[in-house]
Amino acid sequence: MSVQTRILEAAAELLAKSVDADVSTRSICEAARVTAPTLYHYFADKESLLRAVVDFGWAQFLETKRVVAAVVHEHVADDIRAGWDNHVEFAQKNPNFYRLMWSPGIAQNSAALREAHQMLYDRLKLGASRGQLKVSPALASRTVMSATVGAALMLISQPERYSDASFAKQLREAVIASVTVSDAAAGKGRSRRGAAREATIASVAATLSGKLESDPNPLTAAERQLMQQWLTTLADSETA
Amino acid sequence: MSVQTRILEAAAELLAKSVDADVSTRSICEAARVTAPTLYHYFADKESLLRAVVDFGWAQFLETKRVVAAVVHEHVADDIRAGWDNHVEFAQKNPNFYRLMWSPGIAQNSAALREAHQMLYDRLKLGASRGQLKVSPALASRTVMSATVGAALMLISQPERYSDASFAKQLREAVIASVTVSDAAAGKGRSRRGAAREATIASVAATLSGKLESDPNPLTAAERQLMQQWLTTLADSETA
DNA sequence: TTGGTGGTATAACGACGCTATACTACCAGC
DNA sequence: GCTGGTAGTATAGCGTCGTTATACCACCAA
Repeated sequence: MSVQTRILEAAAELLAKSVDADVSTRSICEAARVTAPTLYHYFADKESLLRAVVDFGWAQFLETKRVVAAVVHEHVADDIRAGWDNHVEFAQKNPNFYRLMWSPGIAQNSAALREAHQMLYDRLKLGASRGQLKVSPALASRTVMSATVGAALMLISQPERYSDASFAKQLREAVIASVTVSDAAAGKGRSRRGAAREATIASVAATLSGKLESDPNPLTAAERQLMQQWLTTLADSETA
Repeated sequence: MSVQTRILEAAAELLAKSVDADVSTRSICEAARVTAPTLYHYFADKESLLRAVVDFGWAQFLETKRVVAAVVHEHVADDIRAGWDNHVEFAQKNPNFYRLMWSPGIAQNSAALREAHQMLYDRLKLGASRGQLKVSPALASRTVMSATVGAALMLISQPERYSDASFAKQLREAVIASVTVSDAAAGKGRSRRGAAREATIASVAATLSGKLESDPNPLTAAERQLMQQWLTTLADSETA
């Protein structure tokens, strides 16, 4: 393992463990069994080291997702869902890396962000060529990406308020609905509608649970419970 | 002007001018014509000072918006639009403040964020009581807020790619469409609350009936029938 | 006058990012 | 085998940072 890689991995490990998303160059040197001049021989300064660490972590994550990422879905909406879920999963597994992505100086030049955006854009362009987008790929990618980032950031920055991920699904489907044409309109039949139907039913269930708790309510508690149960059954059947 | 305010304003000014969204306590002390122990007499540490600065800036911004913010629109969608635009405007006018809001340690306890969320939630709750929401205020507020934050962050962190704000409008309207009922559906006479619940249940029934007729279907015919019946009961109870 | 309290100044501590300087290991060409 | 150059490392230290121990001063109550 090269010295450079050792520094990179030491920094990544310390960063992941850090509580305040910050690491000292001294502790990195110590962990990598290297002295300061060596670190600065390989990296211009702390900022570019951290940027390299973030890109390194992102690349590693993508590596584990390569098979998943290579799949091109029949409908671009499912590409968006897959990309969204990957993005959010990375953020939740690497909160410090993710927060760092949005620090001034990092966000401007992060290869990870550029790559994430490029991957999304390419998929959307493909979807557009199939007539599955109702706005330009450029507009759609910015819309999807900004919503993804917002959801991911909320999940990791305000876990106490945003622990329930239902809002993320609500937002994801809202964005998808606003930039893609529906399956029906695209004339694609119903084979690929699973995820969309799941989300729809989930939102129906959420809506109902809210409404059903209000009073006066014409249904008994038992009826409400059974109804919720069936909704869950429906939702589950969609994912199978 | 009290010493505390002087420190706060000096810090705010330096922070606004800073390129990397960071300020040294020394420069703050110098600008406020105060020595270090004085600063630490009023603020526990640098982090709580910065948090106070951010909250101070947010409060000042809200002050200038007080008249605008006090307006309650006829439809909650317009409340969402107004809040969204205010939020994004603040971020663009105070990018360093805004970035700071999402630093670890600040985001957790920022009164500004809590207040922004509370304001949004109150409006949505009001809208819900008028039957203008199709999801719970809690879910809607999280959805709207996360999208707002995502848009604002993109605008200030990636200005070269996200300079055109059309994506922000696209996202804003996508979110509004996903959490509110349209004007047409909401304003059909009757008691406002009743009409809204009726509309909600009607849309639920329509959605479900679509789903329920598709095959394969995990629910039995009897279950489907009972469920439809309950939905009808719910709908009827609204008109009574 | 005394004692306490709130606010300020002097001076410094330890940790930080970073670097000037010099040394070693190694490989090229003679 | 010697020489010169380059890549990589070590020693030691610079200046800055956040923070604080200590002490002084102004003021007010008893």
